[in-house]
Amino acid sequence: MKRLNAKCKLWLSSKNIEGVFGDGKWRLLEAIDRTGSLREASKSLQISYRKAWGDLNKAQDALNVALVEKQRGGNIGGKTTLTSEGKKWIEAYSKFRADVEKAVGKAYEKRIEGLLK
Amino acid sequence: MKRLNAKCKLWLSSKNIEGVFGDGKWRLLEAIDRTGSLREASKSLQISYRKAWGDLNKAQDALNVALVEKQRGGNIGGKTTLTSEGKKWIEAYSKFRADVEKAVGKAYEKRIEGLLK
DNA sequence: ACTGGTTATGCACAACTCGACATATCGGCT
DNA sequence: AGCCGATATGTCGAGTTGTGCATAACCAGT
Repeated sequence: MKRLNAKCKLWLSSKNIEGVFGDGKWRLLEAIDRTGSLREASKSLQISYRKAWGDLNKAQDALNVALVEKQRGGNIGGKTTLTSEGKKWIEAYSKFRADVEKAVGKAYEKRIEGLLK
Repeated sequence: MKRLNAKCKLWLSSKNIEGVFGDGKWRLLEAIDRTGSLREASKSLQISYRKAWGDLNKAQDALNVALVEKQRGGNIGGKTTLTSEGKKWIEAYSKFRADVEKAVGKAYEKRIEGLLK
């Protein structure tokens, strides 16, 4: 029997909308924080700007929170920066995710590993 | 801010193959145990026989374990029953899943709920 | 004004998944 | 030998999701 590993895709949903927030959007926020730009963030994550833009809006609409402040035009073209709410979400989700990852690892050791002789 | 809930898609992967075992295949095994037939199992889960059959084979191939014993022909056409290994997997995965679900709930309360004023 | 880089947004296209359909095969019973 | 219902498997089409391309709007600086 081969060696396995447990994976877990985590996300939050509201009553009406699936995938309000999850790993992808979390990484996106982090990348925005790091780069100061939605375009640069999408590049660094190797996803299309189109998707990054859509994801960000979806999260904001669904959560009804301003996670970022976007600015068009100007000498540098524009920028996107996190709001304090956005930073809180990164922080909270990061811990949430870490808690779950840890639990998954433990549960795997406890429940599954025994089956793999 | 709206009420959210945390979701978690769990699965096991081997080095080469994604999705070796997960909720879908777990439910499939349970349904097979309950019905004694792959066809009936697929019906009760409202998935196509085609998919059920493919999933089952994929799991067995990837785990390199006989989870079920299939029998073609005969007066009742055929049947599919779990092996003792199959039963062990149901049991183990069920507990694994429950552990993780519980942890997700706790982590959600601890890390996320505070953000939702 | 003009420029350059970014945000904003629609649309057509490719990849992937899954379901529906079509057949073929199998093997106790009658 | 023929039947019947389940397993076995390929194939085509629909729905979903993300990418790529095109284009517009924006605006501090030169």
